[in-house]
Amino acid sequence: MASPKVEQNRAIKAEAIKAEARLLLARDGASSLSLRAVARSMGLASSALYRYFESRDALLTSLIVDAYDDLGEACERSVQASAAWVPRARFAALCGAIRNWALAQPHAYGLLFGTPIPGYAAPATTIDAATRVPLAFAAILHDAPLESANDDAVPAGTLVDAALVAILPGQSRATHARALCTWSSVFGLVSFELFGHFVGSVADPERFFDVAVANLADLIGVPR
Amino acid sequence: MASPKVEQNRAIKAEAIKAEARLLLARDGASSLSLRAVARSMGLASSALYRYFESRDALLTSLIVDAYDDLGEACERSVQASAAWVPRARFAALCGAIRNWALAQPHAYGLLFGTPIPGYAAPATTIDAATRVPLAFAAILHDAPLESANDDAVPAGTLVDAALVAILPGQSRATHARALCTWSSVFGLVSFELFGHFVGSVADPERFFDVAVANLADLIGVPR
DNA sequence: TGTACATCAGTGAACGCGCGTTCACTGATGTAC
DNA sequence: TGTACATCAGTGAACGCGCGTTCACTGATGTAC
Repeated sequence: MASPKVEQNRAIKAEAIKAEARLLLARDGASSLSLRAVARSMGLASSALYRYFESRDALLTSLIVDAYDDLGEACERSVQASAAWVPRARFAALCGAIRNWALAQPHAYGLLFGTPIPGYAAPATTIDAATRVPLAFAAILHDAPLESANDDAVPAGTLVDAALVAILPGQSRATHARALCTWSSVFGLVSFELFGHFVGSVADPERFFDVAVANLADLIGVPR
Repeated sequence: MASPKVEQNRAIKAEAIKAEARLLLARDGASSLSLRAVARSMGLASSALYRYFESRDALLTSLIVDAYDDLGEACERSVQASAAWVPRARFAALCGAIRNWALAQPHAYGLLFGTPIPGYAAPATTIDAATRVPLAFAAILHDAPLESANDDAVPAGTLVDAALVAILPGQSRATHARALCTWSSVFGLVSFELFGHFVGSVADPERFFDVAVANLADLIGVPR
């Protein structure tokens, strides 16, 4: 029966721990993030953290949720800031927001979109936070008069229609498929840049990204 | 002054070690791959491996090179097997070959295209092996009459033109940019499927992949 | 074909490290009267 | 406002583990005569 004040202190302290963990994550990456390292860098005994997090996995999960939320917020800010723009510019801005977020915290990006951590299974808790990015995309596409796509090319049963209708209502199955393809392509671009696969072929990553995003806008049929 | 016979034995043993390491990689993933684990599973003392690999990183590097080569070979086989097909079908086959390879050995895929291993820098040795995949793409696109793209959209200095001309000669800057975008998009699709980001929205990953690949063929302008 | 010897392959103990987690504990903090 | 006490936050030692790497060593193997 924890009292309100105690609960509040706990929450504040847990936040401080997460903040420290985020710092270490940003500096050293996810795989070398340990409870002991966090405790050490806060001047605490490692056992003290167990008062706030059940295990290392619990801390990791909360970092993942935070990262998804942070990225989601960045996306939502971009969507709101571009409310008056033409769809193509909004799309480019959103993609740029994702790229900027990734460049600013590459290790957090890797935590979300890189190799899954072995032995760690993301619990359902993360889903809500993870959905904010696709929802931001949907918000832009929702009002844009997308070029029509041929539904025949997408057999029934390919997609989870209910989920996609909820996110991107009023669009055909083919458009849903294109949206998914485009969505993953944006992360393909960012991952390749961040993980070094464009070294030797792209000279100016930012400009290239802009060009590539324009290509992807064509792909999903955002009007010029 | 190692004698030929000794050298040969060394090479055979080194191969056996790599084979065992590949097995462990496939089973447990890259981050839990240790020299000790490999030695243990071969019934050797861990110190014995140092006769064949200078360090853990050296073993890892050779696994990476092998994985790139393996994927590269799979791609080249696809390119050769589809020699008589129309470009669109060849493109789809190549993408499918990449996806199949990734599904068959997800941990190796993660090693190549997932989060870079912290503290590990891939040496230049890996570059040749890594180039085989883009070269396979180029082999298909080389003969295909790609729809022309507008060069004005790609400012000079965006790409490393020399490298791209070497891989995909006779094509415009805009096509080079499109090719890079498409290339990374294919891996974006595969990564999203493998790393679980399509869970909840894609019901039949294989069929979806085919649809998405058709979209990407449009993107780079492979004629229908 | 047989023997002597240099080189090789592999051993096993050891070093020092960091990790997650548990546990009995000591002060400090907040609460109830 | 003061005191008694329950709950709390944090300690530090310990357990058992796995890791990369080194080193002096012992048999086995291949070679040269």
